[in-house]
Amino acid sequence: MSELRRLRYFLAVAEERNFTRAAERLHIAQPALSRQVRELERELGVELLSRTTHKVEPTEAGRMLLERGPALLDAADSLWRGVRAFADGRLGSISLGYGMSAGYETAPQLLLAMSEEAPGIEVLARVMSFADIVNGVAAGTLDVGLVRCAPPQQELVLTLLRLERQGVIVSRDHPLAQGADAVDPADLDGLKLLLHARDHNPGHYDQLMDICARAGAKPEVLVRGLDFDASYTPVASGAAITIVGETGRVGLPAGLVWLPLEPVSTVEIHLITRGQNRSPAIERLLRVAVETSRQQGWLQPTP
Amino acid sequence: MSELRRLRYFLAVAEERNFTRAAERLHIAQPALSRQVRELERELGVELLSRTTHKVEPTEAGRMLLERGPALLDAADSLWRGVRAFADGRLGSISLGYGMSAGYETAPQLLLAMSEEAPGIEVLARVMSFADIVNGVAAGTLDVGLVRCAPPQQELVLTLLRLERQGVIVSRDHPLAQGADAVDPADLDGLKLLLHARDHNPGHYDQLMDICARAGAKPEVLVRGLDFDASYTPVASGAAITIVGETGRVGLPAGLVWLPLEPVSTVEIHLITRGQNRSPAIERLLRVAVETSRQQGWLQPTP
DNA sequence: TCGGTCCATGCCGACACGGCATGACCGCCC
DNA sequence: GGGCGGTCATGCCGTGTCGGCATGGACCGA
Repeated sequence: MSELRRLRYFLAVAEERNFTRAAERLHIAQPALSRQVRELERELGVELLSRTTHKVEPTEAGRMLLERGPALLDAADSLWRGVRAFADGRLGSISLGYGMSAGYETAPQLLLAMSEEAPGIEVLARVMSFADIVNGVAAGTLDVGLVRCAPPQQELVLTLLRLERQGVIVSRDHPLAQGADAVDPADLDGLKLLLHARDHNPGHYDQLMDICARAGAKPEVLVRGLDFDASYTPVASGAAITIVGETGRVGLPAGLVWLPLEPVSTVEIHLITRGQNRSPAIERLLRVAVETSRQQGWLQPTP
Repeated sequence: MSELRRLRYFLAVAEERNFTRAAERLHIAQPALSRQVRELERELGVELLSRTTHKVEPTEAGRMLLERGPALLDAADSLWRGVRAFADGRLGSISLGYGMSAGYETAPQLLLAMSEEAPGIEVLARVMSFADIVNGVAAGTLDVGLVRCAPPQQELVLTLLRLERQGVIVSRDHPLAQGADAVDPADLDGLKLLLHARDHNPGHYDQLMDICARAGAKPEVLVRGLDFDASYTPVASGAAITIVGETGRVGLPAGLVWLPLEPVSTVEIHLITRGQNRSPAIERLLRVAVETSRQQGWLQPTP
């Protein structure tokens, strides 16, 4: 029944043309080998080796097996190795969802690190809404999510990736921008603050409001749409300000400046995954992500 | 250790997505199947199936095995079938040596029959000298020989294929050809008889001489070279005669006639093979040859 | 002719495999 | 909501296969 082992045995004998040497090579005793080859012949109903006491030669059928057998063993080997590659996360496929804003700088760096550290893992990254990410991961249709202020949901595992220092974006002409390198949250009191609707990501909304509240500030919230750049206009005109992470400072339109909040306020960016059914590839991504975070100093928000 | 069986088991479960049904399909009990799949996972160090009590789904590694596994099983199957094909003589390769004269009609008909009856068997047929055929078969460098008057050698197995009626070739002007449909061997007394050197095939030489001797005739032997047609000239000129089988009557040069010996004299044409190490393909050829001989009436020399 | 080499056989212990009975868990239906 | 059916896992046991050791038997070369 154990065809492959017997094939291996036969090949050893056919190559060595000698049972005794082949047995040594296989680390079994010669009688055992002798019997296994006989058994293979019996199963196939074929004489594979023509043996005399001093000469062992493959028959025609034996020669065929000798030619084609190694390919079969190799194919089997390759299959086992392939499976093992999936097992230890060298091979695989992962779907990753990231928010338009949360992932804008973080996701590309993570993907880059993955392509270097685990080139066998295909990461299918898509921009998705916060709700779709959270629901997708929970439902199993998405493997990993990259979000700000992940919800403390039962079955979700959070991996802290980045502490993102928050700051305000204001028009260069705005009073807050006059001669200051930073902004005290307390100074936001009464200002018009442009934020995403709370429904979009309640945790994020609440945390930003909390930063203000702790400083005793009560800004007036204006809801903006999901599209980021197009909604800058109230900010550009000086009528409002907005709070974004430090990754939002690059590529600002002329006339706008990003000023860090002082004292330092941060927002957490997490990778979220399911607790169950995590493939080795996902584990691998988490390890790579944590390492990338460490190397980039993403947990030390003050530059 | 029995990797292929376990692979088969796993594939059944992965396809059915259900251990119980897969077990039925495999004709084993469900617990046995359950354990074998577990064991496969343990050996590979991989979780292949994610099971809950009511759902069985392949993991990523399992899906890979599910995709590539069947090909491996097919490859193994094809290999076993190929070997078996050699075993029962549906596939194979045979080297056959035949004498220039002995095989001139017989060998092509035998090859034709083989290509119809056993198309998977490649017959490598070559014209060889009598000595090379006999020695080659005995030494194992040749599988089958087709010869006249095979030597009664120890390890050679003779398969009588044909009783070839003998006759004389004479010039149309020769006295023997005047008004006779046949020739009595007694009439050969004193004539010049053109034959191959005795060394070439002693059995054949002796048998022809014996035919004459039994009739009380003592012809004068002229030795001719191996090349047949070119040596016809002494016969064509009427200076000599020669004795050949009936297969030599076709394609005679104009001016020559073949007259059968009367009473009937025959020479045996045999297939010669080794007694040992006969591959199934060789056995097959022998069977086909015997059948062809029967169909062609090769053992009834008088038409 | 004798010793060395090599393959085959007999016998035995270990273990892998499969069967049966049963347990644990979950979804479904009354 | 509780019982029931379906599903997979586990425990236990008999059997067959595999490998090891000792030995037999055949052949080759000195």
